[in-house]
Amino acid sequence: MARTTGSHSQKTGPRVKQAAQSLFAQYGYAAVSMRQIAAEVGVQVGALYNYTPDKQSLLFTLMQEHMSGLLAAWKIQQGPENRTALQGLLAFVDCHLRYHLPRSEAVFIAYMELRNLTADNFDHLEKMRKSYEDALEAIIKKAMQTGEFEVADSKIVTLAIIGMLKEVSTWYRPDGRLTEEALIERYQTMARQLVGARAYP
Amino acid sequence: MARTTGSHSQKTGPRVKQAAQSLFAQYGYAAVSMRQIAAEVGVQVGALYNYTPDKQSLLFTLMQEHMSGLLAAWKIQQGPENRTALQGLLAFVDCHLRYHLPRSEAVFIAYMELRNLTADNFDHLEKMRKSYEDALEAIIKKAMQTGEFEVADSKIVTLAIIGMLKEVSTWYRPDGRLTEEALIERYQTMARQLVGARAYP
DNA sequence: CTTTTATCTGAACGTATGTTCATATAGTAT
DNA sequence: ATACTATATGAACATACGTTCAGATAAAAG
Repeated sequence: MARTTGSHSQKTGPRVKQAAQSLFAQYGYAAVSMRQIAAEVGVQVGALYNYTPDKQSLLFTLMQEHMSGLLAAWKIQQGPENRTALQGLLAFVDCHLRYHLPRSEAVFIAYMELRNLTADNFDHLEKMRKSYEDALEAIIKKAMQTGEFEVADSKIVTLAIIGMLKEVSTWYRPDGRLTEEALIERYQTMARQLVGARAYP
Repeated sequence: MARTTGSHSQKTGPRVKQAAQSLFAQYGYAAVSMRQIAAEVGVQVGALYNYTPDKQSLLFTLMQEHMSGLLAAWKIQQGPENRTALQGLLAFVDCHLRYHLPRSEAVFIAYMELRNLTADNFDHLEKMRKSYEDALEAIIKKAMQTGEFEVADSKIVTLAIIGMLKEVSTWYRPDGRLTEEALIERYQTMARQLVGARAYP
C-alpha cells in the first residue's frame, strides 16, 4: 500500500458534501451547478467526481443521511413500550424539534428537493418518511383505543401534528425570541391540546 | 385599428400561464425551460415572449395572482366584527381549505418557489403572506384577551395552525377517502382543540 | 382586393450545463 | 532517492439554456 486511502479525501470529501448542502438549501438543487460547488470547496469541477459519481448522488446522499439520522434519533428517544400515549407524544415532539432545529439546511433540502430525485431514490426516501409518520400514528392509534386521546381520525391527526412541527423549520432562528427549550415546551402543549389528551401524565 | 387586440392572444395567453403553472408545479421553476413551456402550449419558444417579458415574470404573476385570490377570499368570508373568536377561527380554517384544496398546483408553487423570485418580487409576496398570517393572529390575540382561548403565545399558535393547514395540500387528493366537507370539519375540530377554546359557539 | 397589424416561426446569440479524461502534482512507502 | 498512487488540474465534449429578431403568416379593416 502506498498511501492511506483518502488522505486528502478525508478532508475534501466532507467539504464537498457541506458545500452542496449549503448551496442546495440556498438556491435549490436544479439552480446549483457543479462548478458552483467546486468553487465553494476551492477546487476545479473535475475533482468533485472523486467524491460523487454524479450530481444526483450528492443530493440523494444528503437526504438519505438526514432521514437516517432522524429515524435513529427517534429509535433512541422512543422509550419503553409501557409508557402512556401522552408521554410518547411529548417525546415525539421533543425528538422532532431537537433533531430538526439545528439542521435547517438539511431540513430545507429534505422538504424541497424530493421531486428532483430519480424514481428509485425517491421511493427509498418515501419509505423512510412513511416509517417516521407511522411511528407517530402508532402512538395516536393506541391512545384512541384506550380513550387517552379524543381524536376522530388517527391519520389526519398524525399529519396535522407533523405539519405543525414541520412548519417550525421555516421560521425558527437560534438567536430568536424563544430558546429551544421554551419552543419545545410550547409545541408539546399545543400537541397535547390538539389530541384532546385527558390528563397530564 | 386593424384587428381587435389579442384575438389569438386571449386564447394563447392563458394557455401559456396554465402550461407554466403545470410544469413549474411538477418539475420546479429552475428545472423547466421556456422550450418545454412552448412545447406544452404547442408553439415555438419565441412566441412566449408575446405574453411575458421573461421567465421570471411568468413565475411572479402566477404566485401573485394566487396570493391575491387568497386574500380576496378571506376578505369575503371574514364576516362581521362582532362575532366570537371561535367563529372567526372556524371561518379561517374553512376559507383556507376551500381555497387551497382545488388549487394544488398553485399552492405547490407558492410554497416551493419563493427563493427563485427576484428580491423585489419576493418582498412583494412576503408582504401579502404576512398580511394573511396577521389575519389569523388578530383572531387569536383578541381571544387571548377575552379568555375565549387558552393559549400562551399568539404568534406560535398562529404559525402552528397555518403549518397544520398548509400540510394538507401535500397529500390531499379530491378522490381520496374524505370529502372536502369532512376534511374541513376535522380540521376545524383540531384547530378548536389546539387553541383550547372554552365552549362551542 | 389591398393594406394593416397581431401573432408566430426559425434561426441565431453568447453563455452555461454535467460529465469525461489525459496529464500534472505531491504525499507515502520502499 | 525511487517508485507508486491518490488526488487535482484544465481542457474538451455534446447539449441545453434564456432571449432576441428579421421575416413569414394570416386574419381583420378599408
